[in-house]
Amino acid sequence: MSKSKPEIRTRPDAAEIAERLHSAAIHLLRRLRVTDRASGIGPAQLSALSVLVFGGPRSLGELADAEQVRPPTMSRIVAGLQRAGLVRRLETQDKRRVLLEATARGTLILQEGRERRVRSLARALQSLRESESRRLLPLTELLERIARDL
Amino acid sequence: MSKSKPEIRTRPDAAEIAERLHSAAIHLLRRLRVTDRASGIGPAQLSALSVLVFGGPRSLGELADAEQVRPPTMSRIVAGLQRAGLVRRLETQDKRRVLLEATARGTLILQEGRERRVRSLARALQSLRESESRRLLPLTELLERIARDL
DNA sequence: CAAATTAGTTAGCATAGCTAACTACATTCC
DNA sequence: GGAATGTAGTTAGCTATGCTAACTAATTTG
Repeated sequence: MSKSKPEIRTRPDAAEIAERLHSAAIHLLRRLRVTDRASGIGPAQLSALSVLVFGGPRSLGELADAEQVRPPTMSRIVAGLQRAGLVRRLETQDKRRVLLEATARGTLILQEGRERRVRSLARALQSLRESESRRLLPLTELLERIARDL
Repeated sequence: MSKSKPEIRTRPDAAEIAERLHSAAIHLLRRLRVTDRASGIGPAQLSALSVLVFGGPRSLGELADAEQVRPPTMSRIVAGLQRAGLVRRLETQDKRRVLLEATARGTLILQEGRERRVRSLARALQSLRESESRRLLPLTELLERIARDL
C-alpha cells in the first residue's frame, strides 16, 4: 500500500505487482473453491483430475511434476480420486510405474465443475466493461507464462 | 503473443478464460509457495498477516471476511500467528471483539517474504517485453475485482 | 548377479478448510 | 431490571493437502 520507500531500483513496480498478484491469486482461488465444493472433491484432487482429463493419461510422477507437488502428496491425492471412482490405474511394462487415467465419471465430474466455474465467472464478467473483458484472455496467457518461468 | 489471428471477439470464450485463469492461479500459487516456505509460516497465515500489515488492525471477523474463510478457520490462523509472535491482540470497548495488529516482527517477516517474492517474480518478468509488463499492474487490479465479484 | 537407481507407498507431522456446539458479552423488548 | 435474542470468538472433531524420512519393489548398471 505505502509508496513511501523506493527500495527496488531496477523495476519499481515489481514489489507491488508481486504482492497484488499473489493476493489476487489467493483470493480468486478461495472464491472458486466455494464453487468447486459442489463437486464433492477437494481442490488438489480437482486440479490433478483436470490434468488427466485435458492432458491425457500419465504416470504418478509425471502428474506430481505437472502439479508441482511431491510424489507422496500425489500418491494420496490419486488414492482419493480412485476411491471416488474418478481415476483408474493401468499397468505398464515397467511394473514400478502406474499409468493414471480419468474414468468416464471423472471426466463428467470435471466438466460439471467447469460449467459451474464458467457460470460463476460469467456473472463476475458481466460487471466488467467490454474493454476490460477483452484484456482478460491475454492476461491469463501472461499469467501462465509467468507461472512457468517463476 | 501472436497478433496473427483475430481471436478477440465481442465476448471472449468464458469457458476458456475460466479454465485458464483457474489453472494459472493454481500453478502460480504453487510456485510462490516454494518461495514462501522460507518464511517459516504457512500460506494462510502469510496471507492473513499481509492484510494486517498493509491494511491495518481489524477484528477477527473482519479478517475472516477479508480472507474469505470462516471464523473458526481464522481463529486458528491467528492463534498460529500469535504463537509465532507476529500478531498481537488488543481489547476494544466491546469485550467480545478482539482487535488484531501485526507486531514489528510480523511486519519484518512479511517484508522479507515480499522481497523474496519480488526477486522470484522479477526473474520471470525479465522475459516479458516492456509493453507486457506495463500492462501487468492494471490487469492485476482487474483480477482483484473479479475475485471480489465472484 | 550384486549394487545402485527409480517409482511409488506408508508413516507421521503440520497447516488449513469446514460444521456444530459452546461461552461470553451486548442488545432488545416486555 | 431481567429474560430473550443476537453477535463475536473459541473449541472439538472431521477431512484434505502439504512435507520429509523410511520403506518396498522393480529396473538398470557394472
